Amino acid sequence: MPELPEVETIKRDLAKRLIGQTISKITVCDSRVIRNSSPTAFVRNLTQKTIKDISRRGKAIIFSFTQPGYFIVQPMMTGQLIYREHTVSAKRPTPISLKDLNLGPVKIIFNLCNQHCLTYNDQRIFGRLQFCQNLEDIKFLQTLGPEPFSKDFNLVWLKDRLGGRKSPIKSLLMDQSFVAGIGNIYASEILFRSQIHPLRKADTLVETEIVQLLEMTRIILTEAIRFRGSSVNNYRDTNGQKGKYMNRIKVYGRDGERCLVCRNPIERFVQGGRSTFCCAVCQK
DNA sequence: AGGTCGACCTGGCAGC
DNA sequence: TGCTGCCAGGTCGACC
Repeated sequence: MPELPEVETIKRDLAKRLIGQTISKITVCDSRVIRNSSPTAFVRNLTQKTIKDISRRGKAIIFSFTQPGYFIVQPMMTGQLIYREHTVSAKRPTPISLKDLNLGPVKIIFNLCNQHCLTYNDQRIFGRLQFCQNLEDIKFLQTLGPEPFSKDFNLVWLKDRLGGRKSPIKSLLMDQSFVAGIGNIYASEILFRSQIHPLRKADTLVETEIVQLLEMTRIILTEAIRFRGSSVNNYRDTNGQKGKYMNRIKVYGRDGERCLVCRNPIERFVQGGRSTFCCAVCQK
C-alpha cells in the first residue's frame, strides 16, 4: 500500500518508540507473510533481539539490532505496522475498540520487553516480512534505484537515464529500479505538478521538463511526509491514524472532477494495468 | 535489455 | 437481501 511518504512516516514513528526495545515474544497468526524462512526460524531469529536502528530504503522498512541480522518489512499494498500500548494475545488479536480504525487482520504480534507491542496487519497478504543476516541477501534491495532525496537523483543523472527510454514517463517513475519509493499516487501527482502527460515517452522530455520533474518530485514527497502521507484506501500510521495528504491531492482519484488549475475534467485511464489520472489540458 | 502483462490475495462497494 | 463483477497505493516472473 504505502509509498515513500507513508513508509517514511511509519519509520520515523517506529524509531521514536522502538529503538532500544527488545522483542520478548513473537506470535505468528498467519505465516503467509513470512517469505524467506519457516515461521519457526523467523521467530527464533528475531526473539530477544534489541532494536538498534530503523531505516527506510524505497518502500521497505529495515530494522537493525545490537545483535547480527536485519528485519525487513515490505508493507506492499495493505500491510500496517501498529504500535499498541498494551499486550495483544493471539486468541484475541484485534480488540473491538480498534475496529473503527479499519485495521487489517493481525498477522504477526511482536511483544516487547516494555509490555507494549507491535502488530503487523495485512488484508491482502501481499506484504512480506523477512529476516536476513546480510542486506545483500535481499534481492529487492539490490535492484533499487536511487532515493529521490539523495544526491544521486540529479539533473545530469536523470537526463542520461531518460535518454533512449521509450516507455511512458509514468511507468519509469514507478519502476523501483529506476528511482526508489514512488508509486501510483505520487507518480500521478508529480506529473500533474510538472505539467507532463503520463503517456509521454521518456526520451521526449526536454531539459526544462526534466528540471521541473526533479523539483516537483522532491517538493511533493516532502509535503506528503509533512502531512504524514495519504490514506486513499486503508493506509494507517503506527497509531492506526490516517494520513492527511489526501486532502491536498490534485488528480489521483479525482476523475470527472474539475482540474484545480484550468477547470477541465480530470481524466482516468488504464496505463500498464493501473489507473492513471491527469488533466489533458495542463499536462502535455 | 527494455517493455508489457498477469498472478499473487482479500474485502469493500456499486449495480442489478 | 444477496449475488456478481470490479477495484485497490506493489512486486515478480514469464514472455515478446
